[in-house]
Amino acid sequence: MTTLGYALLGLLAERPLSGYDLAQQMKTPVGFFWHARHSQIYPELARLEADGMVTHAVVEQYDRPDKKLYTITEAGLATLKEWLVTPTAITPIRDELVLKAYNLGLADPQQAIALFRAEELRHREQLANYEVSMEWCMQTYSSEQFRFDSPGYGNYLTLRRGIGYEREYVEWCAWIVEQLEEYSKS
Amino acid sequence: MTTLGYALLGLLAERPLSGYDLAQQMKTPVGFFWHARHSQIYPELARLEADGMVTHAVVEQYDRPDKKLYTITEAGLATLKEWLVTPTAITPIRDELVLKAYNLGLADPQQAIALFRAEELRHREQLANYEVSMEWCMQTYSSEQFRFDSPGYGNYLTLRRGIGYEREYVEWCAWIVEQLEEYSKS
DNA sequence: TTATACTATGTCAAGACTTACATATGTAAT
DNA sequence: ATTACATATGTAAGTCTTGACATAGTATAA
Repeated sequence: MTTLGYALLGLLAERPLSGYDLAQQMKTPVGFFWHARHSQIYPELARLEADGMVTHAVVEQYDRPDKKLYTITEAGLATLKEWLVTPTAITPIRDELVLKAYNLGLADPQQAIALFRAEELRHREQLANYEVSMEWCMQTYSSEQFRFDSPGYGNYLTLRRGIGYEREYVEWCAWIVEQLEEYSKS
Repeated sequence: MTTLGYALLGLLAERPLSGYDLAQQMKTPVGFFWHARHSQIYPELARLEADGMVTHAVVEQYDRPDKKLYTITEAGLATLKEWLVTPTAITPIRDELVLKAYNLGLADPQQAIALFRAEELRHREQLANYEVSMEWCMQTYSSEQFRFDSPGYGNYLTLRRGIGYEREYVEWCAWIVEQLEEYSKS
């Protein structure tokens, strides 16, 4: 089982989805922490089915092309639950911008400022997106009791992480821009 | 040019290093944001040399095996500087733990608590490491003026990012544990 | 009717990355 | 002596991932 396999099982644990649906999910908060293209998803679904983790049924549609709806099996759910509480191997971070920051002394200050201002803006926008989603998430569940076993709670936990991550990222970019401005003045 | 290529050029821009040295650097703050094994580094150095980005000289050593010292060329430095201020393609994040959080409602609360407590501890330790490095970094440069063109400033910028990242990560884990505890009490 | 876009499913080649294999020198401890 | 460890440099097999190629049904608007 690959991590992508678990990611797909996790999404299918909520409700049956097609490969196309799963690819769309990659644009939502979940996907922001584990992205995959459809070219990786379709083969992975085939593998999951071969391993008995999911089954599929062809659904005929009249307003659009037919699709294969994938459903998680008992075995798939058991495998997912087991993985869920297994100690995670450290996932190494890869961030090209930090790499650029490392050698920023070699760059032209004005260009460096432009770069980090642009990055700050990008992450500010992503942060705003998350905050809107979070708002929407809270309103949906404001009346009922909203707990770990509620559907959509996973999104809430994920969003909280995304917001924290982006908030910190924005601050870091702004901090670098500040220093670059001071440096280029002197 | 791959990102790893730029990462190696970035390290070589400070001083000549061997492939082994570069692999060791991957354990320092820089490496935390772009890791690579020696099996990837050696071929990449060969590629960089073929592209005229670096040259190497064999250095004989009597207390240990001989080594190849790689030095960045003018062309390499120019390429690095150009890359430095080029808009970065978003680097997608991959974090298995966030994926697990997404489906945490399916897990046994006690096991989930244990998992996130362990993760919190791990990131708390990483945070402490960074803070020690930062302390060391600040002391080294406390007397002189410490600016973008100072050697070691890149480490400072990188460390600041690492500290922010880990601090936020620890908070997120603690927040999840808190909620899990409340949930399992009820 | 033509173009554009969205839905839907796949394959393939190339590159990135990991794990394991492979070799060799020198130091320090048992 | 032998073992273990750090230094030092590589290769090879296999997996993960991306980007491009490929096909096809339906809807909407110009």
